[in-house]
Amino acid sequence: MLKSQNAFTQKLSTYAVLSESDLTNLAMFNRRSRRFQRGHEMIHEGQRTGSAFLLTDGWACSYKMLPEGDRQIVDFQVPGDFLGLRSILLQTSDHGVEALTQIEAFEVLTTDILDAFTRVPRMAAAVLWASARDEAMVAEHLVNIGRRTAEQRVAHMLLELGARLELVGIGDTSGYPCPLTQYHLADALGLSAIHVNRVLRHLREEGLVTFHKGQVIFEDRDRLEDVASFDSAYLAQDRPPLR
Amino acid sequence: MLKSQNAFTQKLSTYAVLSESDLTNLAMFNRRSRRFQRGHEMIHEGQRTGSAFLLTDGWACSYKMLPEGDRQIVDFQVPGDFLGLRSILLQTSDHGVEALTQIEAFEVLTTDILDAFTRVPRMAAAVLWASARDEAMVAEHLVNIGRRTAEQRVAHMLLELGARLELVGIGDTSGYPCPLTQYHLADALGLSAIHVNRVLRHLREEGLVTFHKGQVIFEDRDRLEDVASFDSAYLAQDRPPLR
DNA sequence: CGAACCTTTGAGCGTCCTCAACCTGCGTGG
DNA sequence: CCACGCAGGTTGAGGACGCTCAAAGGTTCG
Repeated sequence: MLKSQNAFTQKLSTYAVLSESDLTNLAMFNRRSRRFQRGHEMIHEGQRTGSAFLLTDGWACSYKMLPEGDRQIVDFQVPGDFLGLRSILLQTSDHGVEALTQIEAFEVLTTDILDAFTRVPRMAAAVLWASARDEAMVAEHLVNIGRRTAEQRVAHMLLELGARLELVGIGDTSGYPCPLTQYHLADALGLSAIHVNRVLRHLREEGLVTFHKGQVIFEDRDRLEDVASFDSAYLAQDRPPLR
Repeated sequence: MLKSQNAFTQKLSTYAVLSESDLTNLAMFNRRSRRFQRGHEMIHEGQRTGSAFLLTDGWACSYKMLPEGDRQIVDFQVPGDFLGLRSILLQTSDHGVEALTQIEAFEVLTTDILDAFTRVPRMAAAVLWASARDEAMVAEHLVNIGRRTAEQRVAHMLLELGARLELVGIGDTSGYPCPLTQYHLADALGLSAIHVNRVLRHLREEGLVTFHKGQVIFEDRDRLEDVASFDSAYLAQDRPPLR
């Protein structure tokens, strides 16, 4: 469904009901579908950005680098997620975004988005809501890193990704395809890749979840959620605030 | 200045230029000034919220609780900051907000904010921008906790708060009044209060900064910024994206 | 077939935690 | 007016969690 030509308006529709005239207005957007290769740096940290993206296929991650060369991944983006929304609002991006797989995305120009706020006020609310959800996820990551053990962090992240993918029809309760490496998990969770490896082994030995060959498989989801004290409320995608 | 009756419109003006008619529209808002006592829980986690606040005096913090009773402070709010903006967008708050001092704040009703998006489109952009800045700060906290040592974290937090307060005319380059306890710092930085204490002692002994009796004093700000690899770019409050 | 990337395992160590105790300042009530 | 309680700060001792360094096996892709 997300691959359809109007993925953009469809995405916005999940956040706010758009009228016929809203849609006409949005149709004036300069949008183009773009592809990126795995490893491509789609948005550069510290650089002015002229466009955001709506991911239609593939995975990306947003991250910040430290002077010592360490990396902190702030969030992963999966199909249906916006990408670089914050960058265009702040004008220069405070983070980088890298394609983790081959990617298909709609490019949306900053100028169009800002203009649309005056022409399609409901769209502002929709974008704002998307932005609020992003922030909620980052806040949950903060809790994850700040107050949970390595095992809980890994479990929580695997569950979050599963829940988010399920919302867009990828994977199911038993698992999902996952292109991340243990290094990615480490950079997202504030751990070393080596320790992530040990934790994954332990989770596997406990019969909770396996992370292997690009596939996450939940062996015992209930117990895993228990270990991670996972509550998917912060991912809520329903009940938009505007009619 | 923030204590003036129109602190709300003044705040919005820092994000977008508002016309005369914009201001007339905003004047229709149901706003009222409210006071809260230290320790009061202004917004409850998991509860539907009908209003947000603009802090005009005092400090607050937004946080999330874990089932084990641990707390993760997501951000501190100082005068001039919005409070609960994300809560009203998501309808039910994913975090709690507590008054750390006696507080004065303008209450803004959710319905007014959402209505205003259609009547004053520029306001949507302004709110969105404020929200993006919030998210940028949370992301920086994530980096702080995820990839920096305890000493760097403490140094970074003290510098961030100083920079933010300076933007609203509180304190100066040499220091600022700070009502936080070491427990607050610990909960914000993912550390134990005891370790925060040791780190503060070390920073003091190194002649970098002192944290004592509600006062933060920078003894050697340059070296402190160096230790924390602090770069205030993410706090940028200038250059709003809309004329 | 080699090279790059990813995963796995071991050993040793350091940061930061927990538990425990004591101190200080301050507000409250007997 | 002093006694007490309590919040916040300080210090010590011991231990655990997660890191670094090191090395080797597995996979994938040009």
